[in-house]
Amino acid sequence: MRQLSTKAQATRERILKAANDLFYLHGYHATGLDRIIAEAGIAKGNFYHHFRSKEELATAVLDWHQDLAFREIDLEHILTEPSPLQALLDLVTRMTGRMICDSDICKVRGCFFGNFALELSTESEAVRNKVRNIFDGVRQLLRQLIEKGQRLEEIRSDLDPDKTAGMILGLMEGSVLLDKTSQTQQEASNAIEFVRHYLKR
Amino acid sequence: MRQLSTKAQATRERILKAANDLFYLHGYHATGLDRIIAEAGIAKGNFYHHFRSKEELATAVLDWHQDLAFREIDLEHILTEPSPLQALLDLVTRMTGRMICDSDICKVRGCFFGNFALELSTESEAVRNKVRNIFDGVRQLLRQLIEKGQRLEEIRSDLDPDKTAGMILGLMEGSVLLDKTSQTQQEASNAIEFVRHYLKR
DNA sequence: TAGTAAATAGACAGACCAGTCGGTTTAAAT
DNA sequence: ATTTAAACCGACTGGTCTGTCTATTTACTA
Repeated sequence: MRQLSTKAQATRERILKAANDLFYLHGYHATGLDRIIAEAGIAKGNFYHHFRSKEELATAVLDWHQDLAFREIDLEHILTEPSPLQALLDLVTRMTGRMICDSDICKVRGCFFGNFALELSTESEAVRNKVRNIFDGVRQLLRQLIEKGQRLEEIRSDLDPDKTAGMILGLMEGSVLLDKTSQTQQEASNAIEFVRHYLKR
Repeated sequence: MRQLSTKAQATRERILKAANDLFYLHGYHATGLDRIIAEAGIAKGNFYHHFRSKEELATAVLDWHQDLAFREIDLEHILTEPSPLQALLDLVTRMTGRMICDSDICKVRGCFFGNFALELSTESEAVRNKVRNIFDGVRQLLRQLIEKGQRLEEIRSDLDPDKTAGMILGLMEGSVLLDKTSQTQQEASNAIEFVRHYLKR
């Protein structure tokens, strides 16, 4: 079994990076393959050597972006922070913080997964399931932090951890959606304050 | 000044209805003009007699859908319901209830405005502003119901009406997004229960 | 160093895209 | 009944879409 050469890996990485940025800013359908390969600096045939189709690229980009997000959020810190409540608030703050964009045309780019989910979940089961799994992972992480916080008596004990985790995730996604629409960051910061206040016992 | 003839109005209506359904199910970019005019049963030239461009159609469809939504939600009932808390809960229940779809390929189609907002708010300022205004209207309606509920002592008086209204709207949008991704209705119904429990004094 | 497969290139195909245009029908106004 | 503009038709344009194909270069392996 031959391994992917270093150069080929770099090419694949360039494609994923280009697709990630363009999909994030303009959406999936509004981004043509020609723009992606131009941004990546490769030819058409080379793209189809690395990916079978645009849809396969989409799912690969979702994985790629998930890795990036976990690194940027510093999952290690979230899991080792001694205060579960603080860990949870750090998590939601960093997650919503990732929605900002320094582009000229767009200050708030929204949640990468939320954007993808809404645009493609009726068209591609593969994309829909991948996003669902990603959301499920975040939801479970939130749930575990809530349970831990309840055990340590930092978080109100009368809350259902699973439902509360889903509520927080939903609130984050919705706040980011509203902020993308208004191009402000008002709802997201309100949401963080709300969560902080709501969980505290 | 000539009025739009009855027949022309009916044609315009057929275009809007077709575009509404196709945009809702497949999204804006995934829906070609050819499919819209085929569904509406008209020719290309006729479409461009009624609309200047696809983008103008998009904004017109947003208005059209807003009218439809207000009728389906029965805004009259919301505004006359004597209990503001009940009115608010009816409002969020009916709004989230509109996300269901009887199509074979899609059980949960999400929020029309949220879908549009995420797909087009970086590309079309006209669309973004229209959706923002629609969200603002709902937010203000929620705020007024909360204020009224506080005055009648149905709703907790320690809540900031405006921030709470934004939180509820964000939670609804996010829950519907998550439900579209998982093709269930779990988050939306949890959200309604949460709001009911949270507002009650 | 010869052989082999991965990696890259870019012309091309065929479908579809939004939008245009000249011509025809319809219907209201005079 | 004649005029006139709205309403409508559908072929067509230029461009873009995803994806294919053959050819060439690169790099690892034996």
